[in-house]
Amino acid sequence: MHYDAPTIEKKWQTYWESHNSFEPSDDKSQKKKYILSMFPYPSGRIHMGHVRNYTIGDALARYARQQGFNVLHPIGWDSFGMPAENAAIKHGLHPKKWTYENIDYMRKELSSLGLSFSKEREFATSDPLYTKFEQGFIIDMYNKGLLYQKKGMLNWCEHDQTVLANEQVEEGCCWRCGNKVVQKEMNQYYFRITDYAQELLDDLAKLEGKWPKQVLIMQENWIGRSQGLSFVFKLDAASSAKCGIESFEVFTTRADTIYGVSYAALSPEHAIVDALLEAGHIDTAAQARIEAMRNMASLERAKAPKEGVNLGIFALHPLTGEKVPVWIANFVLNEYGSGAVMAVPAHDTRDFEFASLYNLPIHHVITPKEGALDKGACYSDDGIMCNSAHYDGMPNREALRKIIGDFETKGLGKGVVNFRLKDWGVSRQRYWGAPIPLIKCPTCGVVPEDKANLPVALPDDVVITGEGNPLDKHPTFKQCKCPKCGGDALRETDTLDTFVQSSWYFLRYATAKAHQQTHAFTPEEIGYWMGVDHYIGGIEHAILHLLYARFFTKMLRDLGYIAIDEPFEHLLTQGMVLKDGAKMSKSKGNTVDPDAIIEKYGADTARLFILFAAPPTQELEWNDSAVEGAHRFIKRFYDRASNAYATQTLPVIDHAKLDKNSQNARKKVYEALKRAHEIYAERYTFNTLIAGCMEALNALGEQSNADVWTEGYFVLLSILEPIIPHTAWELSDRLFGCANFGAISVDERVFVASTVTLAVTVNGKRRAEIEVAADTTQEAIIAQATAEVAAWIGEATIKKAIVVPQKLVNIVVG
RNA sequence: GCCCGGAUGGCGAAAUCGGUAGACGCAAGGGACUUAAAAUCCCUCGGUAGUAAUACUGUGCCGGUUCAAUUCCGGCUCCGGGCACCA
Repeated sequence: MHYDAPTIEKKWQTYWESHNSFEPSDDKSQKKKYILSMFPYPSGRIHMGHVRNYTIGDALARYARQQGFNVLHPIGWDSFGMPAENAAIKHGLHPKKWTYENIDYMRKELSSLGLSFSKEREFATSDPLYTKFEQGFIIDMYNKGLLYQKKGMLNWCEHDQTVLANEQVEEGCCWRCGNKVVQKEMNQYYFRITDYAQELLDDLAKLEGKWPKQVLIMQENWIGRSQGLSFVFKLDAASSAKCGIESFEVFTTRADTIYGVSYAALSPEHAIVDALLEAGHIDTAAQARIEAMRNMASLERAKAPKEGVNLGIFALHPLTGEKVPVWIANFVLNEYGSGAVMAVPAHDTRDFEFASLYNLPIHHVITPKEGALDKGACYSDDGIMCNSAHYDGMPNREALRKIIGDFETKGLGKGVVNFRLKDWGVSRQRYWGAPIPLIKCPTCGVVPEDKANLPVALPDDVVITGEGNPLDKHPTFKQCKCPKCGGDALRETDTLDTFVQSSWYFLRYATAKAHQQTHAFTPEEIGYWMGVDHYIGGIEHAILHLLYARFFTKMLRDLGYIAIDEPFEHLLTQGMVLKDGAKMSKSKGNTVDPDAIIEKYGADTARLFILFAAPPTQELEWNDSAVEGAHRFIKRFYDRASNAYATQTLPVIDHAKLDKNSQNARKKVYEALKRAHEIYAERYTFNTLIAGCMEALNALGEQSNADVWTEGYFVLLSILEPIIPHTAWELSDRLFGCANFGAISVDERVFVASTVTLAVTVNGKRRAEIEVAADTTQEAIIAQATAEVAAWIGEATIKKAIVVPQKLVNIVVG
């Protein structure tokens, strides 16, 4: 039989489409699975990363259907964002037109992969309806104090009068005009995610074993809870006279090293620095260096070498009263803690590096439990206290608790919990996003828009140039009436970060057509479909998107919309698709176009290759000739189907009466089925499942029993349907009327063997192999193994023998 | 810089709980079929030595634990992801 991929694939895609084969049932008494691949940004064309993401999700969805679940497997579009505006700047296209044309094109591309999506729930996040519900949440958040305004630092291009994303800053310069980018302080809106820091941290425990461990660790570190001491450094009289400030606060997790403080370090943005600058106590050279530090973006600053400025002022050590110099250090972050630290170079690597650079004193106050202290190095491990007054001799962990307690008793400071997590800045000074539904009224202040007026829609008549803020420049968008007093007011022109839309789209999918116009979602539908049973996406989303989505879920719960704590039950993080060892990208010119592959070989080949080439979590190296190999397997598999006969039921086979090759073939077939159940339960290593199917097909080819062939196809087609659905439906329809698409149980009898082959090793080196009856005693096995490897034992004495059942015998000689 | 991963033949990989390293596939070489080619089928295939049987060696590097280490521990090297306005 000739394998005609285009005809077969077209046929079944049409069939699935016309039969609405993948719409979930409204019957909420059925057991459900919600399978979701992260939705795409409509960039224009799909890439191999998408093919991988959606093929994995589709395989899980199709398997779940075979197991009898009511499956929700939706798709949508993360359609707000910068690329649409970039296209507008570059090609003069309207972001809306560009975006929706891309969606139409990409929808066609995705459907050519034979993905089993529910169509009814598809939406784009730039749809006004979606914006309407989102703005409703934002108003609730504002009313609850979860959305607030404060000043923040932004990349600013003076020439284009615009805020730049980190991505738009190229080597410190504006991507469009090349002008030097500066840090500008602006008023912005923030979500109070830090209110949820503790819960976001605590609930990671609920995800253990269900999310990849490294993602949980990354989130834990990102939230960065630390317990420590907050205390105040008083400036000495001369210093406070200089700047007009009497003291500053510091936070430390290492209060045990308090006697080792040899200087204090402030962030370049610290208020004391401002005061000294203003009072003219900083010379011009130092001013320039401070300016440079301040204008460096945070990531750039983190990579920069350590640098400081001696401020020429002194703080008083809270316990000893000793004068310590106060410096600016570029590694002290203004957003973390209080923007100032006590520096203990003897026991902190960064402080040590800084002190070495500027010849600042180093006082050791902890000594290792064993061995001598190296005075020329930094010792950051635990040890015993020394040079620390009455704390000397204590283990440092104990001293840490004691010192915090003593600070509290004396009223010098207090034990506090600090988080690294910052509030989520959501303001964007851009056009193609959801407008923040707030109004600035000259008499009433900031007032939320009336919910009845939602959505606050984007005007179509804008010209995107890359200069300034399009909504701010728009002639009428801003003009509005205050919902409270009815007077003239101005609309907020900032739009929301696109991470906001991707923080609740998975909830929106739960809403069936009947409720879509009237509700963001309903409690019944959320209750039935959430959480997402399997969420599949790139590892690059391990922190931001997943943390924001977790936060938004908890926040909507507290607003009374839903009753769940965590959105994603199981998470599968896929690796990137590479070509020639590098990430596929247009600039490198190493892309492979999925459309071209589908046209040449068919969707099933593309799907098979992408699942076979590597386990999902690993990076995947694209290889053209391996794609040919995948195609050959499908052709071979399709061709050999002529060995099976048509039937509606699994053939009944008397295993004992079969010859060895037929028995082996059955064993391989059921091994593959067993493996399928295992990998869908937790491992998702489709590559080994496909290898198992290949082995089974090879083994079937070694024998000629028609019943065994038929049984083999009945089982293998069921296993392969999630992977190569078009081919599987074509053959299953012809042979079995698709009766094999369901849960098939493993025939364990094929695994029963009368003999076992054991490897024999001498001191761990494999020397021989023996075959023994399955019920042979350990003593007899050792005797036989010893005899078999007598040549390697020679004159040596046998010290012991270890038998690993079903595997090997190790003879230890001395 | 900080946090998190990864490294196994010529290549993608497998080895699920510490137990025979390299399953499965690709590439390559040889052969069958064919007038020929394509397609298909069969065989070989980590390295070194050897006609071979076989021996030694081998999972990024250095060291450790163990009867036994790709797997566990300590120390490195290189590559990748994230670092809050790319999504």
